[in-house]
Amino acid sequence: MNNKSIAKQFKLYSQLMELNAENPFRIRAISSAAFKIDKLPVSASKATVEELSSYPGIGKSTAERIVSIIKTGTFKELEDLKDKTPPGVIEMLDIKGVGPKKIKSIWQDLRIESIGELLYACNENRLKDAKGFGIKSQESIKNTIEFMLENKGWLLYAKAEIIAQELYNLLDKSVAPTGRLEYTGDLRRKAETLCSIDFLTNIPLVKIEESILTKNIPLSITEQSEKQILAQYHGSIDIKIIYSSDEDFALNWIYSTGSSDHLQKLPPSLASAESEKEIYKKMGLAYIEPELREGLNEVVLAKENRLPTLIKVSDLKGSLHNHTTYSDGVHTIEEMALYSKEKLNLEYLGICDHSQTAVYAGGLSKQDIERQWVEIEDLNEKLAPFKIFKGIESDILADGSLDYPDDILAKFDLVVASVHSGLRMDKTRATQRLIKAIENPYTTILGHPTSRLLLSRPGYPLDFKKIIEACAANNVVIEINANPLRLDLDWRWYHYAVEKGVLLSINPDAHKQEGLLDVQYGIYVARKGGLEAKNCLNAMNLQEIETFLQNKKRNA
DNA sequence: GCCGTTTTCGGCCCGACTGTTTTCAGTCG
Repeated sequence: MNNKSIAKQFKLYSQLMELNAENPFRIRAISSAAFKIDKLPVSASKATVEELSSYPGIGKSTAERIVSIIKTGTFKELEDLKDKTPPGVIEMLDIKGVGPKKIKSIWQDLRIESIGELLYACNENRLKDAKGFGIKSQESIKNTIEFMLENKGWLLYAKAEIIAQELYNLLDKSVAPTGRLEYTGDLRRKAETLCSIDFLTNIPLVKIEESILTKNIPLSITEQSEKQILAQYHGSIDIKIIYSSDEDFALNWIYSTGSSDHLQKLPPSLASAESEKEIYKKMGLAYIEPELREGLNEVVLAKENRLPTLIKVSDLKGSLHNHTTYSDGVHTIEEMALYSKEKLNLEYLGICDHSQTAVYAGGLSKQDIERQWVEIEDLNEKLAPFKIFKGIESDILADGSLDYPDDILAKFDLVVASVHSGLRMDKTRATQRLIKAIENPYTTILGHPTSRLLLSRPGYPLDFKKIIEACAANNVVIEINANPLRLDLDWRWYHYAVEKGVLLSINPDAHKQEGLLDVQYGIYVARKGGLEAKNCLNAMNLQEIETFLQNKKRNA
């Protein structure tokens, strides 16, 4: 049990308390405890009640409940509140833009107890008459619910990968030694979100079925033929296991991997061969990496033998845009730096904590920044030749300006400019706002351009061409935020960025040491977008990136 | 519920934005 999932239980507890009208100060205390647990520098599951309650914001009773969660998965008061609240009402907590107070009114005044009923009430124009609601909130709740329903059954790649590995291990152990079991479909193409986890196998499906039934594998089979098994993992996630004969394995791997657009662009009659590479060769094409098989322009490039040499994790020489305890991170600058240097063999690390407007995230005041700079300089002496860059993730304010006066901005090594508020602007205003930030001479990198959260919140609409062109004109790098929830800028735009000469930077936006590993998800989408190391800012070595940053500052 | 004492009870309290109001409540990052 990790700190995040413990914290989630406390967050739920605080929301349920609010739904059930408990004391507001107690609610605040619990919700703040949830936040603190998430930011604990140690694993709560290994700590005692005494250790836990020594952290500020965590008292004896919270510490005891943490221990109870670790032992039993929950605690009594939480279960009591769950019993008092209809499950459909608890589900409503996932609707963005609606909090416990509004849900309480939906539940108790309108007697609505599920998301389905709530959507119906919006369609019937009934919500707008309730106290505290109007036409606009009715419309936005309706849109949000529809977005949620569309995404139901979809998974983030990072989550799918974990499930796929678990199933792979379980299934693999139970099959004949000559058997093959491979990832295929969206998973093999590293799609950022997917609704089915697909495998290809040459093992007769009756054998697979047998092991599912006898070896306690958490799959329930919903459909089975000689060609495929459809099943559900823990009753909710779709799994497909496709059978192929040995001799057609490579051919079927191509068929089951490629998107329909990719397959349509291949020559009509494919012939079987030993390997995928040979099959592509027979078609007169160079081997196309699975990530690229999306039907953009990869088939043309393969024909002309001009496919990109796709970037890989080992090309990355450093990591920019990371947080520390100065704002909302879990680990200190030194801890982040040592992890980067020793565990990841990186040459440099950019520290970009939140800026002053982001009060909720502990944004840095002028004094904090000065303190941080001193600490970074000391560490740079100690850890040389490893280098820590002094950066900031500056909020882009509503009018497009950055969050500090020029004299402070000028002293950073790099500035990541990102939007964290005012997420509901229309396309024209949102685009203008970003362009103003891009034109700021101190902006080095445009951070998570749309602020989308995959499967949870669409980003604001943008004129991407204009944004990319503005970055080209102002020598601004665009972030590929590697957090599996973001993956923003979307990979479908990398071609255009590269064409315009814009560099991309694969940034983990890490809030703790292990967060630095998220770059692998950034690499996956970078490869989907056809990115090469030469198009990536943090594939530069230390000397190259120092020169780049100095030139950028000189021009400012 | 947590904290910190004027040591066992009283005070805690992000700000911008949105949409609802007609001066504010709820939500979010």
